[in-house]
Amino acid sequence: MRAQKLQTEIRREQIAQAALDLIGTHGLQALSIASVAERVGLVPSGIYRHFKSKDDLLSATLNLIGKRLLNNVESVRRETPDALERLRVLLMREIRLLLENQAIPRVVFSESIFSDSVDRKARVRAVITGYFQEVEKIVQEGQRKGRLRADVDPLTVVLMFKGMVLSAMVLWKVTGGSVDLVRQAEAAWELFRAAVSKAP
Amino acid sequence: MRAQKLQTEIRREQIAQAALDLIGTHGLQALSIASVAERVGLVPSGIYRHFKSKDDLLSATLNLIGKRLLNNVESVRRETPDALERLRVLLMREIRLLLENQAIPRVVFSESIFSDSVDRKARVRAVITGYFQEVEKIVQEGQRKGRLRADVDPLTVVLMFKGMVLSAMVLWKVTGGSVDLVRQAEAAWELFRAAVSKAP
DNA sequence: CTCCCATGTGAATCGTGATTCACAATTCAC
DNA sequence: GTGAATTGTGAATCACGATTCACATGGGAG
Repeated sequence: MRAQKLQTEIRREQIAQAALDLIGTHGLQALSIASVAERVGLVPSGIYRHFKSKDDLLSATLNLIGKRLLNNVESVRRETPDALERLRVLLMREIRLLLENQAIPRVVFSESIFSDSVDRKARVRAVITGYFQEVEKIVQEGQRKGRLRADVDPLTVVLMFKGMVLSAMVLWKVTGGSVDLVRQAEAAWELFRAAVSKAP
Repeated sequence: MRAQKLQTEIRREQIAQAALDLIGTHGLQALSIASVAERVGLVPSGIYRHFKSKDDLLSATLNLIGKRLLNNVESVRRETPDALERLRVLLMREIRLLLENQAIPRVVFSESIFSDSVDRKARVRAVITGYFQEVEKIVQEGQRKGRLRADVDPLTVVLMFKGMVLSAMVLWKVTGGSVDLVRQAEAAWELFRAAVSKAP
């Protein structure tokens, strides 16, 4: 059975998405050109019509991730002007994003994707630091407007914030998904809020 | 040049340690039987005198990690009876442990080691949950003795605690080590303490 | 309608890394 | 000191996965 012919732009997106899905379900190790090809209904060599190499494909996948993360922050920023509320919504949305795309933590933590090409290593950094900085901006604004404690380094607040998400993910992975992440996040949020919000 | 003949118990430990080091410096992906062999001064096939397979070796490495993590908690527990102080010391010691053994986060987060054999997957879980539970015990004791807020789920406190370490590690990796982790940890600790300690 | 180019296919190549095996050297019990 | 067991070696073997290539085909421009 021959696969339908598609324009390379469409195929590229389709293939990158397939890779993302596969990483999410089976992990980065298990990601082979063959598996990706099968998922989009192509033959392995067909992938090379659209990507120069596996490395190239991974870069595209990484871009996809970066786009989604930043989308998240941006939309939260649009939804509410209040820093505390922004963070709360962001937390919940992030938990959801990571649950749906388990590939994200895998890629971010994977040292394979991290150490392979110098180029991609730099891009991983760019994606993550970019994301950190966006959150940091929210914190800074909140401090300026007197909504958050101003006597702490914004970066520290960001770390604490990301920490909630990260450790929740670890717990999730380790328990095989038998924790109610949303509930945990809500509980953690209360602690976080107590720590960083401006005492009235 | 022929390698000195050593008893298999000694070799096993030596080899597992070499693997741990290599994972720390070059990542799990780069870990080959050949590289481990070279590091201990053996020839690749020599490894198989002491381990049934690469998988077997990874399991041993994992055990090493588990032992070190638990050691950490235990010694902290012996050093001071105060929950808050225990957590503070544990935080600092953990940062140091992870800095020295970068292999630990790599192994813990790696889905390769995670998804390969069912057996090892279970052991990873055991190691991590075991560790979580130890910290959780400390928190519970602190709550009982009125040192920590008792109106929060201990697990939530643990997650927050681990979160500090995790996100600090991410920052560290991403910035290529150009942050003062200890200083960040201290700052984060202040926030954490504010959130969880019992209001007088 | 037809030609050309982009896209898809299947077979072959190629390197890598784990694993095995027959043989060598070393150690230890006796 | 000698022999068996243990440990180390080097040369295969083996599987797997990425990549290439010559060929097939479909779809759109003219």
